[in-house]
Parts: sequence; structure tokens; C-alpha cells
Amino acid sequence: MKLEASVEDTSGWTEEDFALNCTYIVQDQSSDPRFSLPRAMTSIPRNLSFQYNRDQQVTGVFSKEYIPQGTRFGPLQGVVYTKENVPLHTNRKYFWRIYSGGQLQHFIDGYDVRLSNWMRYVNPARSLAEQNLVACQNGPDIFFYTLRPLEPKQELLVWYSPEFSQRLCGQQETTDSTSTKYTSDMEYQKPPLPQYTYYPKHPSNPQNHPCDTNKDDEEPEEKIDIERDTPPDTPDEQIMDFSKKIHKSEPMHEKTNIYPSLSPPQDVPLHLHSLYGHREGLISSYPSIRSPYPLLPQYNPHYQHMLIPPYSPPFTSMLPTKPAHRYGFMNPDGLSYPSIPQSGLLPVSLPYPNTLHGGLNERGHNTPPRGAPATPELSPQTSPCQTHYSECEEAINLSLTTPKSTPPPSASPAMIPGYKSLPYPLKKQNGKIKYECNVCMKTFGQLSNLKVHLRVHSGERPFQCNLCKKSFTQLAHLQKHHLVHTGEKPHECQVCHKRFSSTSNLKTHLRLHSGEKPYQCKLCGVKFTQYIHLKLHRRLHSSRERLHSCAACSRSFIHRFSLRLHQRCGCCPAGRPQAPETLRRAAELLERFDASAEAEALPESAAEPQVDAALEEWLARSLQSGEEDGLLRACTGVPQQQDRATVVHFSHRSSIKTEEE
DNA sequence: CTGGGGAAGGGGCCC
DNA sequence: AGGGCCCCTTCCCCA
Repeated sequence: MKLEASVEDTSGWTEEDFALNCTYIVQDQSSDPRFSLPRAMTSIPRNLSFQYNRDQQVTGVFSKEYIPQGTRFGPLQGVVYTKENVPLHTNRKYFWRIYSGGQLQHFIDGYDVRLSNWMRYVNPARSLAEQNLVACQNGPDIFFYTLRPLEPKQELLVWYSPEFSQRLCGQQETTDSTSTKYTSDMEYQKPPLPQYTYYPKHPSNPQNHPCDTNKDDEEPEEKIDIERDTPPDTPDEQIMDFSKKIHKSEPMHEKTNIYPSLSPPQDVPLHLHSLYGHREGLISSYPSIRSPYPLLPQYNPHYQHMLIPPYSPPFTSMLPTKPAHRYGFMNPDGLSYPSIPQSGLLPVSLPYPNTLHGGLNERGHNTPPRGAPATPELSPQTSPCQTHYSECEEAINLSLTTPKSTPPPSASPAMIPGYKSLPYPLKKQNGKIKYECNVCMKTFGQLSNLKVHLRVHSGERPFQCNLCKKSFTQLAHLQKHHLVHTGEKPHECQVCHKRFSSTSNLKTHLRLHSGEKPYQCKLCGVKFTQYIHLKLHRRLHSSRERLHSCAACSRSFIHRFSLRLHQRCGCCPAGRPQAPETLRRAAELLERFDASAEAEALPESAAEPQVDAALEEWLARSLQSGEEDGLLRACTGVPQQQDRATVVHFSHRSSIKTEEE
């Protein structure tokens, strides 16, 4: 497997390959039931945005920021039907077929905007060149994977994986026969294309979408369609439902020309062929040609009975072995949502800023087990006719929380050092297998540790406090947090019997009794029980202006006499040559003296003997606390005394150590 | 302003 | 995979 940061060639990948090699998981946003907008609108991940037309209808889905290759979106959500319980008059434009063991198992219907997710709005790619998403069935779910990195403001354009196309085409006959089983009263007429089947017409049965509990919701959609002067998006007329949206300035005939293998029906102008045809699956919101042919006999009324769409990938490299079929576009967006304030942005009713991190999450619960085939048999099954909700609801809800940093994967490519298409690159260190984070290159001995670590980058916080809604990356953190609400303090100090919520805090507290101060200032030797106190203390030193700089090297000092010492003792690289390690340690010690109380007490104009005396004093004090100083004395020429013989011993130490008090 | 103490969160390792 | 634990870090408040 390739590990370089280049874009991986996925042309030979199976659906399982996409599942196993995907690096980033983008989950839907949770839909707050208080929102008036449907789930299809509110579920859009934060790193994506809708594009709207003048009528505030969704015309496409765009990236808001850089999205790496190997990012997974989904699963597609909608109403689940089995073959047997598909309502006869349901609109099949948003049907996706789920197969198991080569057999059609059920459909996921994205028609109902309240029960489907944002993926219904993703437009199909019109060419291999512009395709950047591939639709794959993993288990019982359909996911979209990025085939290549998406730049900000790039439209998401999807097409089926080769396997997907194969299944769809391979099932044509099977499903044809299935469909005809319950079409006794249909007006059968041979379709113009051999792949078509017919849908039974039941004019007397006004059955609606089974989950359309509120019929009022349905009406505005139809009304808007009519107002657009386009055919209503009803089962009876859906085939006439071409889009009202203008897609860029590209003329339609260019689109059709992209797919010369698609066989358009006769009697229809070529440029209109792409407007009709898809009855299920990938349908387009592109469009926008108002038909100069108000009556298209070959589509109406017979096409309205069509059950099986002519699935056909538009790209030769993805073409199945079966003959190519027609490829067309229809408008999936027959809906209008009022009060969308800004096009291209999330609805303002969402309770979070749309600029937040893109929600690139770690591989979620939906992911098939690594190394195991992503088959329906291995994945949880969804019962028929129930809303196909994500199994990651918990994590989705948590995505509403605000991680402190933007996940690097959503940043520019340059900020993703060594981005790889493999989720967990393996490394061998000392004979042991290490799992490497492909964002920060940190390695882990256990895969589970890496997975937890990845939440640092993804921003995923799967564990939410049900009291304050704060969320955490680890369950233990949530459990610890819960003590805040209960007031429980399980850890008691055996000395003063004060209680603490965590062992860490108890341990810090115990230092007060033991006198331990592990954090020492390198410059002045002051010690602290907590690191933060040392950090705050250091600021005092750094705030001192170092006005006396060495002309020969980059070092500067608070005091002029320190600079003189620096030049005299050979600490300056330009002076007496010293071994690099000796030089470093001498410079370090001089810096400490420069910041010491003894140096502070000296006047800037202090003569050399005065400075030497102060240095000697500082050394004595340092020695009392066990600090190393011999080297500095040797360097500075301060006369050695017998009682300081220990400095020779100390000079052998490799670094400044704090002696326990 | 600085030092000091506690509260709480976050990352990682081990089992 | 996930729980438990440890360590580190930061924030806040007070003297």
C-alpha cells in the first residue's frame, strides 16, 4: 500500500476497499426536533453547505473547506421499504437499492425530506473528471466516499461504484419480474428501452408515502412545483419532473454528449434526454430547461409505470459489463423552504455557528470491522418500513459541542503532513507493531489507543453529560465530570482529611504535606508544587529586558557585567573554543546567574572583583541547594577553594537537577 | 502583581 | 474495545 501523501488511485477499489481505507468519517449533524426545517436540511455536516437558487431551493451540496481523500459521508438515510411493501404510488426518484447476497433486499427512499438526510441533495457527476464522490453499499448502508480531495467551495458530485452499477444492472430482470407480480391491473406497454419495467397504476388508490403522516406537509411541495410551472412531483407525473434549476451556464447538450453510450429515446430532442430517465437512485438537480415539448408521449403516461430505472454509469471506466443504458437527470428538489437567509449557508435556525469544524470524525460505529467484509450479513439489519437512522446518533448529537481546535483534516492540505489514504498506517519500532496517526505521526502500540487519539483531530466527543450537555472524548472523562454535578469527592487526604474529586488533585495536594516542589525555575532556582506556577513565574524572567547583547554571538543579558563574564569565560562561541556541551552548560549557568538575586543586587557599573564576589555568593547558595556550578567557576576564573571541591563532582552531571528539599 | 491551592478537563497507557 | 488509572495542563480564586 502506498503511504505517500499523493492522491491515491482508487480506480480498482471495491466497495470494501473504500470502507476499509477511508480515513475520515463525517457524520451528519443531529436534527433538533424543535427546528422547523426537515432533517434533509439540518443533517448536513458542518464542512458542507447547500447551494440554493433564487427560490431558496437546494441546487447542490458544496464543501466549505478542504476535505481529504478517503472521507466518508453517510450513511444515506430515508424510509426503508422491502420489495413487498413498497407503496404503489410512491415517488421512486430517491430510491436506493440495498442488496444482500446478490439479491435486492430493500430500498432506502430519500423522498421524504423529514426522514431522509442531506445526501438526497448531492448531484450526480456528469463525467469521470468531475466525479469526486463514489457511492458504495457497505453492509446495509450507502456511503459516499471522496475519491479525491475536495477544495473549499467545490460541489460534491457522486456516482455509483463499479460494483454498485454491476448490481443494479444485474438485477434488472430479477426485479422486473418481481415488480410484475403485483401489477395485475397495470397498463403494460413495452418500454422504449429494454431495461425499463413498469410500475402498476392504481388511480383509485391515493396511497401516500407510508410515513407521510402529515399530508399538509406534502401540499406545499406540490404547490411550489406548480408555481414553478413545472410538473408536480407526484408519482403520476414524476417522469415529467425536470429540474427548475439552472446549473451554471452549461448547456444541456454538453451534458448529454458526455455520455455517448446512453441511448436516448426517440422523438425527444437530444438536449432533453438527460432530463428524464432516472426513476431511482442518482437523480440530478441540474437543469433547467423548460421543455419546449409540453407533451412527450413516450414518457407519458407509460413511463409513469416504470419501476426499474436504467442504471448506467456515465463513465466508460466504470461501465459494467452489461450494455450501457440511458443516463438522465431529473430534479430531485421539488421543495421550498422559506426563510433561508443566505444561500450557500446553513439555515440560521441551527444553534451553532456554521464556521465550526467540519465534523471530521473518527471511524464510527457504522464502520464494518476491519479485515471483515462489509456485507449485509455482518452488519445490523434495519427492519422494514422504519426510518433508517444512523447508528451514530449519539456521536452526532455530540457533534454539537465545540472542540477547542479545528480538526486538521479539514484544514488545507499543507496542514496535513503525510496525509495518507490508509487509516492506520503500520510501523515497526523495536520489533513491535505501531499504529501511526496519519495527522500528527504519533505512534501507538494499540489500535484502540490510536482510535481514541484520533478524536483529538476529528473533534468527535462521543460521551455527553445528560445534565449539562458537555461532551467528552472518553467515557472516563465523562465519569469524572459527573462528580461535578454530584459533588462527590471520593479521594481523601490521609493527613488533613480533605477530600478531592480526582486522584490527580489529591496527589497535587499531598505535595503540600510532603513539601515536594518538583518544578524549579532554571534561572533563579525557585521551586513550585505545580507546573502552572512555574510557568507563571517564568514570565517574570522573560519580561526582563535583555539590553546587553554580545556582538559576536546571539546571546543577550540583563546585566552588562553578565555580558562581560560571557565574553571572558569562553561561553561565547567566538571566544575561547570549548566543547559544544561545555559551552552549552556554561551559557546556561551564566544565564541563571544573570537572573539571580545576587546579580540583581549589583550595580550595572560593578567592577570585576565585585562581580566575581557576587558570582561566588551565588555559587555558594546554589551549592547549598545542590546545584551544579563547577563548570561556570572554572570558566569564569573564580579561584577554586578546597571546600568547593564538590563542584568537580557536580560538573559531571549532565544537566541541572533539582535536589529534593 | 505574585505565589499558592483547588477544580476540572484532556491525553495516553495498561489491562 | 473499552474501563481504569495516571499524569499533565489550564483555569479560577484567594491571600
